[in-house]
Amino acid sequence: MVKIDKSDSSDIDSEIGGVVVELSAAIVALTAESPRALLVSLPGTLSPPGLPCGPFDPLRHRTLEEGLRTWVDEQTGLHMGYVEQLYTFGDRDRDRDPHRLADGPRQVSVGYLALVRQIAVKNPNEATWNDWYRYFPWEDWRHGPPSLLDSFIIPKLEAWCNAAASKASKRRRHERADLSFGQAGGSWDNERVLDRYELLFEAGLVAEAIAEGDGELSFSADSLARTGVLLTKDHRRILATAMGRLRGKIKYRPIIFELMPPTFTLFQLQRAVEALSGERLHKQNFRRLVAHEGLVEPTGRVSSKTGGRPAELFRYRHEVVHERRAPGVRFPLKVKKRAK
Amino acid sequence: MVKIDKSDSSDIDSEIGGVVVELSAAIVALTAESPRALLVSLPGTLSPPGLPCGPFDPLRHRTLEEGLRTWVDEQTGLHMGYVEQLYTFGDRDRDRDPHRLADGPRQVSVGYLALVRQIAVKNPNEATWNDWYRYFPWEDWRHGPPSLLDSFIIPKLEAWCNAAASKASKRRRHERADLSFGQAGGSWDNERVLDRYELLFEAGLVAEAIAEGDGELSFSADSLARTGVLLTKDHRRILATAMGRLRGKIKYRPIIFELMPPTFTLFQLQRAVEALSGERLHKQNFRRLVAHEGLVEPTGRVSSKTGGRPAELFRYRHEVVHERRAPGVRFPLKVKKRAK
DNA sequence: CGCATATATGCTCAAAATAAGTATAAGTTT
DNA sequence: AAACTTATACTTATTTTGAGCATATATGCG
Repeated sequence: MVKIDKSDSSDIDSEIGGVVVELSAAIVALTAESPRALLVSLPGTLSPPGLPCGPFDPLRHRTLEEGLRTWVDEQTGLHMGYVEQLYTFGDRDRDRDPHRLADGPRQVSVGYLALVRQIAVKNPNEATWNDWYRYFPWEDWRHGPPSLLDSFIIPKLEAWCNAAASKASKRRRHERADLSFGQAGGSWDNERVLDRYELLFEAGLVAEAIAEGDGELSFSADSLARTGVLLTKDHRRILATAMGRLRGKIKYRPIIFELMPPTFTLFQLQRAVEALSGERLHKQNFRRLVAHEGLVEPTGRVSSKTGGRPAELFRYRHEVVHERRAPGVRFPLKVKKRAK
Repeated sequence: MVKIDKSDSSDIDSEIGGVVVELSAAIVALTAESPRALLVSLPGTLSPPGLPCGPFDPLRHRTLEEGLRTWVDEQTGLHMGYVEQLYTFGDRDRDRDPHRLADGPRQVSVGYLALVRQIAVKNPNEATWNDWYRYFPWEDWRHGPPSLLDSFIIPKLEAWCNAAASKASKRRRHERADLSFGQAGGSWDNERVLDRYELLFEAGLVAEAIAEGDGELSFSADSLARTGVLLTKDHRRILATAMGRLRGKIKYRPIIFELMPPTFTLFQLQRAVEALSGERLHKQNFRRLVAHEGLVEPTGRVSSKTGGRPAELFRYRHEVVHERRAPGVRFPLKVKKRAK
């Protein structure tokens, strides 16, 4: 067990259990059609891959973010541009890597979101870029409502709601499920990624539930493979937090441009927003919102890679930050699509 | 060097410095005209008052939030309703209580925002409610732009910008100051409470700078008293984070009702929003936005405490959470006011 | 009582923003 | 050249806002 060092601050130390602060980064980049997260595998272990991470060491790291950057650099050789803190998790039993021994100091896990443009990584730990919808297949609505919802998630969730012990608990479960998954009149809110993941976790519908050894295990590993790929420890939870935050934040801060090349066409920008938000947007109105509000400016050059009429290339206007209240990419109405 | 764990994490322990995870709560309630934060003083010390707080103990606390609730209950006897995590700070030298010895394990500080209705507290630690604008006098624009800005903050900040060593650093300082304080054409964004506080901290314009013993100390304690009252450790920073979060969140989540009595008039609700946001709003339009969007419903009863025509009493409609996308209190145009 | 004064609430009206689509431009493919 | 692709301009109805005026219903005072 880690003991907290005794030097001073007295009587607390002798009684408090050990804590390790783990720093993890959900590093996101965009390729043409999909948002990707950078994952590393520890060579020679059975553990599933996970986010780049490492313990905070107060002796070496002046700030939490500095510690994170050190670990990421060491594991991937990547220099992160934009970094923002997400959330700090400390739940008992949510910090375990089941392929390791089950004790040791308690982990408090601080998750970060980082955005990068380039994709090249040095590869000491077999870092790879993975479409984030591999881990959250129910979050991609770009081709209509994912069939996984109707064929698996909604019915199983319904069953879980009804399996609650008390009347009151049953009602609470239904309420949460309706809110998160937009059933019962409510509509799908693409920012509630974490709510949905947590609900699936509690209902034993994601593979992490097996690792936890929850009492209510009623699904096979095969069956759980339908709800996406497992990550180590609580890393899928952190990635869910990152997705939700990013989906929310592009609407009022111009952070999407951290992911774009220096120049781009308006349609490329639209595809990027759609990839992150998981929804299709109305093309003409998107262009009106983005162009007429001064978020970008034309460069005069055109790109003829598009296969039709060449599109004008735009660049981000850094000045908007000073001009507008909430300089994000406003979403025009979503375009409706028939089910996939 | 710390190496990534080899299978059972035991070897980390011997090399990593000690960390204490400190949990602190910015507990907010509303009285008629002002938002108040609950502060406690340690009896028999010279330390300034601070937020209710205590170390996270993994042996006793199942989750971080549970640990927080335990400490708050112990120190104030208060039961917190709504609780949300804010941010985790871990900067070296921002965690010190200058009235205690200066070493000991590094503190990582997890801040929370809590909202409560009632005001009564048991008082083992002399808990008191304090108008949060005592600590951030420049944030209250309800009576026009605070004169403190023109008479002190802006000029001193300007001087600090110009005192930067390099040309580039000077430009960066100006840019930050303009953005945070809405100078140079930009407008005041009431959510950037933390940005502004951090800038004042760096510029040595708040009393914490003395405690830190920063190199650039150029102001007397008297002079610094103008920029508000000191709190212990990094608690003013956490309170600033809480203010910013709350100001932002009331716009898209109905959390303001966590602070309201069960029934209230629309004008009381408006005063509450104004108290939190620090701005005056247009009365008729406020009522239209709130009433016509189903956030509240009339009770049929009226209140004649108002001194004019009696106002109808409303109650919050819990159902809106299911109906609307972003069920917060929309702000109508701010009402302009001449300077105080 | 009647009037000044206060607050509450209903209503209007113009301006701006939005959803949804039609029309046209300018390339590539066959 | 015809068919197809994608880009971009423009139209229209509708909704949402900013701003203010008018009316309702209380209180206090001479």
